[in-house]
Amino acid sequence: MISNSSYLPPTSLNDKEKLTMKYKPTQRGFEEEEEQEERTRRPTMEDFKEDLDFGHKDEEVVVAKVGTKRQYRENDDVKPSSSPKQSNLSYTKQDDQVLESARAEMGEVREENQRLKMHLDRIMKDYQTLQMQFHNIVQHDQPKKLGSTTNPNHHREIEESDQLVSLSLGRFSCDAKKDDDDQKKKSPSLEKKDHDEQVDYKESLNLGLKCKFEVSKSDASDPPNGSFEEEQKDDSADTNPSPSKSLKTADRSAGGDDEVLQQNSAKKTRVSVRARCDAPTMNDGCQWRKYGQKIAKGNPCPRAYYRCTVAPSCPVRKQVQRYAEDMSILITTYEGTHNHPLPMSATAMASTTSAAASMLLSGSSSSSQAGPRPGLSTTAGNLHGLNNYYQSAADTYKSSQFYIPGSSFSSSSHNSHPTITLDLTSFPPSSSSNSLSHFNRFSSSIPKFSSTSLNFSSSESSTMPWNNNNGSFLSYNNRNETGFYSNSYQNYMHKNNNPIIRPPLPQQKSLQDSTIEAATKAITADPSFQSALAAALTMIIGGTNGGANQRGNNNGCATTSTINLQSAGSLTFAAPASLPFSTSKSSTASPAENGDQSN
DNA sequence: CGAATTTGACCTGCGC
DNA sequence: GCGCAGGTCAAATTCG
Repeated sequence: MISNSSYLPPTSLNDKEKLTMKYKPTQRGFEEEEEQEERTRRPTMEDFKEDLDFGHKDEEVVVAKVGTKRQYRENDDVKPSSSPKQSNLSYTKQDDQVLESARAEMGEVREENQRLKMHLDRIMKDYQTLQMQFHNIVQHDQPKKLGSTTNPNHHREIEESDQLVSLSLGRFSCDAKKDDDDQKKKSPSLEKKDHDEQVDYKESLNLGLKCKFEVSKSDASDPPNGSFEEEQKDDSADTNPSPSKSLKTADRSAGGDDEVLQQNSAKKTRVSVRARCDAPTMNDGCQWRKYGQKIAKGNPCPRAYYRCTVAPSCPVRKQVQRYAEDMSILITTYEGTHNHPLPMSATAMASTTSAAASMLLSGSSSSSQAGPRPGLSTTAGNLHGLNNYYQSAADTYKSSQFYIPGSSFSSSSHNSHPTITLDLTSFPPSSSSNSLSHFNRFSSSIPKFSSTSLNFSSSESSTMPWNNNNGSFLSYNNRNETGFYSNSYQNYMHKNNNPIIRPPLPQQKSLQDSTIEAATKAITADPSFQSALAAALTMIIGGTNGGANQRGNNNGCATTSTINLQSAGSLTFAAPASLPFSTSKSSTASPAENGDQSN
C-alpha cells in the first residue's frame, strides 16, 4: 500500500513475553445460544406495532396476541381461537388461569399503548410548537447576525439563513467546568416563557461565537479572525498519515475549502457506539478489515482497529474494544465518512453515526456545510441533506446549556477527538424517580474538545418484547427495501404532523425538569435529529434485515433498549430489541448485498 | 493459494 | 528532550 515512512524490516522477535491479545469470547458458545434463541419464536416488533397501531383491535384479538406471545407458547394445547366445541372440551381450571393472566397482561399492554399514544401526541405537539419558535427565532436573528458578523471567513456561511443559524449557534465551550457553571445559570431560563426563550437563544448565539473562537485558539493565541484558518491548518496537520491526506491537501489547493474542511472534520470526529454484544464485533453492514490490535491503557481488553474495505479509498476506520468494567459491552468507535455507496444494511448505522458526527461537528467547527456534498454518496447523504438541522440541534443543546446529571459518559483527557457516544447499553436504574433514569441522558462533557453522549439506555425490565427479525416499529414502511430506514420515522412524523393547537407550557418545573425539557425541545424541534434517532432505533430494532439476517443468524447481541425522551413526561419510547450484531468474525456484507444497495 | 488476521515494530502527538 | 500512549504498518501466520 502506501507507506510514508521507511520502516525497518521487523527484526527477529525478541524474547519479550508476548502479550496475548487474542480475545475470543467463546464464539462457539454464542452461536449455540443464538440458534437456540432463533428456535424460540420471540414476539416481533410487528406485534408491538400492531398493538400500538393503535388500539383498534378488539379485546379478543389482543388477548390472543398476548396469549400467543406469552402464554400459549408454553401451553400449546390452549388456543385462544379454538372453536367453542373444542374449548368446552378442553376447558379446565388451568386454562381459566391462563386466560386470566392473559387478560391481565392485555390490560397492561393496553395501558402501555395508551401511554405511548399520549406521549406521541405530546411530542408531536411540542415538535410543532418548537418548529414554529425556531422559525421565528431564525427570522428574528438573521438581520442582526448579518450585521454583526465580522469574520470574513464566515462570509460564505452567512449566505443561507438556515446555515447562518447552524453556524452561529455553534457554542463550543472550552472549559468543562465553565460549561457546568453556565449550565446552572442558564437552566432557569428555560423555565421562562417564549419571549424569554428567544432572548436566551440570542444570548446563546453570541456566547457561541465567542466560545468557538476561544476553542479555536486553544492551541495558539491567535486572534479570533485567524481561528478559522488555524483550525483548518490544525485539521490537516492532525490527520492520519493515510492516503487521504495527500488528497486532501491537493483538494485544498484546488480551492475546495468547504469540502476539504468538511472531510477533515468528519474524519476527526468520532462516533462511539456502546452496545451489549457478545460477538467480537458488531455487524453494522459494512465490510471491515482488521489492520491492527493494541492493548490500550486502562483496559485489559485489546482494541482492534478496522478499516472499511467496501471501497479501497474509503477513509473510514473503526475501533472495537470491550468495556473494561463490563466485558459484555462492546465499544465501537467510527471515524470518518464513507466515500462510497453503502450496503443497505449499513445505512442505518452509518446514518446514525454520520448524523451524530454532524451534530457534534456543528459545535466544534466552523464548517459552512455540515451536510454531505451533492454527488457524494456518503452516509450523510442518506439523511437527505438535513445535516444543517443537526447543527442547529446540537447547537440548541449547547446553547441551552444542556446537561443532565448522572451521565454515563466519562470524558477522557486523552480524548483528542470530538467524540459523540451512542450508548445502547443498559444501566441500572438511577435513584431518580424520574423516568429520566431510563433514557439516559444526554450529557455534554467537554474534555479537550467536546464529547457528547447520546445514551440509549436499555432496560431489562421492559415490557415490550420486540423482535428484530420481522421488521420493526420504525421501519414499518420500508418493507419494500427501497428506502432508508432513517427516513421512516421522519416520514411518519411528518405524515402525522397535523396542525395541533399548542398546549400551554407547563410552568412548574424543577431544575432537572427544565434540563430535561431542554433536551426534549432540542430533540423535538429538530426533525433531522429525530431522523438520527430513528436511524439509531432502526439500527437497534430492525437493522438486521440486511445485516445479520443475511447470514441466517440474527443474534449476537440481544438487548432490550428503552429510549425515553422525557420532557415532563412528553415521550417515553421503550424499545426492547435485539441488536443486529452478528457473531460472525467480521461484519462483512455479502457481495450480493453490495450490488443490491447501489442506489 | 489468496485473503484475512495477527502481532511486533515503528510513527506521531502530547504531557511533563 | 524524553517517555508514554494511541495509531498504523507490514511481515508472518492462519484460514477457507
